[in-house]
Amino acid sequence: MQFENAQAEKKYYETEASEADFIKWYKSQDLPKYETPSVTIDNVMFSYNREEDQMKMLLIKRKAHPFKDSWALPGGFVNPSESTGESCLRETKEETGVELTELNIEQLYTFSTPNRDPRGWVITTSYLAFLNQEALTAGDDASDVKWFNIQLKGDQLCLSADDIEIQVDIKKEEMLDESPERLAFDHVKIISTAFNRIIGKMYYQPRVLTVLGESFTITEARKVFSKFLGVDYRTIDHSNFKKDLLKFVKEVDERPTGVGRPSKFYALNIPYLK
Amino acid sequence: MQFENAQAEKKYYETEASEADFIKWYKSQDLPKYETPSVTIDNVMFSYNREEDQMKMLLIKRKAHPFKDSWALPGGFVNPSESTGESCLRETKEETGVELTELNIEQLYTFSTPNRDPRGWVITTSYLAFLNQEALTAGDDASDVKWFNIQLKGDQLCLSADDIEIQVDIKKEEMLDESPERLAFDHVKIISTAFNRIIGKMYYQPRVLTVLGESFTITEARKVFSKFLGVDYRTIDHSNFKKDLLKFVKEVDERPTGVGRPSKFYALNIPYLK
DNA sequence: CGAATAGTGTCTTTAAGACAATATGCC
DNA sequence: GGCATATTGTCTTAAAGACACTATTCG
Repeated sequence: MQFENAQAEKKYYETEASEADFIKWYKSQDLPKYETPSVTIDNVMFSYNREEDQMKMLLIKRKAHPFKDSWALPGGFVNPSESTGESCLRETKEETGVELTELNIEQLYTFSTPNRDPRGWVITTSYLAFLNQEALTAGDDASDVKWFNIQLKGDQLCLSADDIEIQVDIKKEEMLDESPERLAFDHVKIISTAFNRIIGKMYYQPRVLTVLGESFTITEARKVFSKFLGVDYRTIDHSNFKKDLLKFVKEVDERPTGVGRPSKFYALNIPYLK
Repeated sequence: MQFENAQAEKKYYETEASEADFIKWYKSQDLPKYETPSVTIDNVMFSYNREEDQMKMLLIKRKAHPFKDSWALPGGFVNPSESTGESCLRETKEETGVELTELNIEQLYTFSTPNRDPRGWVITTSYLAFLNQEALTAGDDASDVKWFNIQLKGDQLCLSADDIEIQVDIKKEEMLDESPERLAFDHVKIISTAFNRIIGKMYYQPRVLTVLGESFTITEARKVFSKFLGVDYRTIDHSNFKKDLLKFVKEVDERPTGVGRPSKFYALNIPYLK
């Protein structure tokens, strides 16, 4: 990282000033600034509804230009006092009321193509966020907030809510032309990247399972995995799946009732998510 | 992504203006701006010297405050007309004279902890860059540019050049106290992240092999891998290693002379690096 | 030919996957 | 008991790893 402000700095460092003195001096200067971009975060937020056995992703309908009436990922500006990760946690709280920790989120990728926002220079760092509940505060008046059911068939992702359908090819990173709904900005790319990341990492760092909250059964984990593999969960062999998963979880005692043999409960081993 | 500038925008979108009209109007406004950070890229650049059988990483000695006399990763400001990836390629060219492509680089992580730069708000997106030659233009007068030999023993990374030694624990992401040299900013974290990423991905996306240029032998690939595994390359079984590697490479005809049976040459299959 | 190095083949061990058998709780 | 569901165990198949053998070139 270089941050040479040419003349002024150079003159200064040639004196044998201390670091502290330098900073004090530096901040007192009103140095000519480089042009700087707006920096935002975009959240690819997931939740899982046990009753419906549905994996869901949050999108917001834009009521303002640009991309008026298109669907967009929730997000917002990064504040000078916070890291992008903290920004992601704050936005999630504001948007859904859910308080997450660093274990529930993962930095995805930073998108910075010039003109990705028609209004000007905006760089965004995207995050995966896994909520342990399908919670939602009322959308503000500028937006229409919806949890979309996700369904994968091969490389094709279908997002649906009520009568709305959005279809994406997550390898080509583009929408299928059929769907009348649009995605704003480069959010097709972000969403595609998100799914590819989750699919690629779930067998060695299954952070996606934090959608199941504190504890869960093997079968629930199978169901979550099946959503990203695009298969029925029963095609994932319980016995073999458990062998794999045991590397990442520990048994916790908790045995609720229900039909059939009660299942054991497991919790994720924190160290594997770091 | 939200970019609500409150009143002004709201008033406008309520009219039924087109998107193009909106942008024209928007740019004509001199809207109050949020505070924006400087955005930089930092490069973790690697090269491999066949003669010495040495993997190398580039560091620059800072001659100015802050972190005067510490070693830092090469990098620089992102321009409004370029993505961070393009910025990385440009900086690499400026710093070393080597012209890379997107296949040689990989976005690593975006670091944004407040106060990571004592001068103010600076966010950096870090990149891995694999040069196919140990090239270097003369360092400018503000810097002392050196290729450090890298050596791993377990989690301990040792960077050495001439009589200089820098030791890092790449799991704890901190320097060992012994070494008198310092690393600037949060570059210990960036470097640690870089090694962990390379190690984690080399068996399923061995982009690191682009340090070997257009074509290479199995043994050369073993040598490169061994540097990141912290072992002698002869402990990596040639036969088994080849079985793995064949998934990612194709044979090219080229057979130079030398002692021993001449080895076949291979080139990376581009699709695996995308 | 012998040393050096690369390539190929085989055997063993381990992990992955398919499938069957057993266990538990509710009705 | 019968059904539903979960757990456990076994057998088969495929991948990973260790190791031995063959091939090619140079001096």
